[in-house]
Amino acid sequence: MSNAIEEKCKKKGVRLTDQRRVIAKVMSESDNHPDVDELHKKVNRHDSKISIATVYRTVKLFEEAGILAKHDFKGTKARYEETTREHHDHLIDINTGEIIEFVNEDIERLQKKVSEKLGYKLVDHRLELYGSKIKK
Amino acid sequence: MSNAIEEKCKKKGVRLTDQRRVIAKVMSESDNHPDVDELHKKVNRHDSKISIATVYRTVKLFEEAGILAKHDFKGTKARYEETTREHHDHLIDINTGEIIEFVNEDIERLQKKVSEKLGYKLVDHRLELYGSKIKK
DNA sequence: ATAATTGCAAATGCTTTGCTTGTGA
DNA sequence: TCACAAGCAAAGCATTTGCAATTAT
Repeated sequence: MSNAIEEKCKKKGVRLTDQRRVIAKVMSESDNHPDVDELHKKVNRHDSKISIATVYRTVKLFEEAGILAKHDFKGTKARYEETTREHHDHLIDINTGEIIEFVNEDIERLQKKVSEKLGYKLVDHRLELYGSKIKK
Repeated sequence: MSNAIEEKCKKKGVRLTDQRRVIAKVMSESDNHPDVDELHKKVNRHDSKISIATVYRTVKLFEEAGILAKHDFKGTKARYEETTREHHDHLIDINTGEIIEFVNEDIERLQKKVSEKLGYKLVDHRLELYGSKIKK
């Protein structure tokens, strides 16, 4: 249903095409973090003519427009997610590959502090936790 | 001079060859975090016959033996460093590419706490800070 | 109208691998 | 001796790109 990404494209002046609309729709509706191949497969259910090259190009375009975020988690190919309101980091289940988002202000603050102590202005960061589910 | 890695190989029962000795030596003496190509070039100054395939194989072997650590920082190829005594994370200078190591126990502790709160046992993690030098 | 976008296939860049010859313990 | 390692070139994978045809505005 929702196609929040298409709206963002309009807002940012990103030219829309049929293919981009489909890709936007699929990404808007996906809750997990698909890789390009998974995305391409889903997109092809709507329009089997859309090539993987277009998916690559679009995903990169959206990323440069700040609409999608790319993640290179350990041992997997690049994954994409819609850029959300608030910044968050990820915990990856090493057994299932499931990705859990979390926010921790204390860690954010400490990262900034560490950077400054080293004489740097923090511009970007990457924090990934890899864990296995605790069975109760 | 030093060849700490060769010692580690002996300790861990990793078979030594001329090529591996050279690679071990170069890595032992390098303070920065070389990528495979840089490493191969340095290695070739000692022995120009050593192929890049061997460098790839050796670096992977050492990594599996816990002697080297591999890092995939954003936007660069894989880099290697000798596994050191204590765990540390990295701050990458986005202008020069320089890599600064740091340790922060508070962050470590918080990561564990976050994982547990989410129902996971923390197995591994990745923390990278990207910053630009503050000019004074 | 026309600058941008697509699909296709070929090219890329990094890394791995099959195979034959060479070698460490 | 002989299982393992090295060198070479070919293959693999994810991603990018040149080009001719198509499309959005």
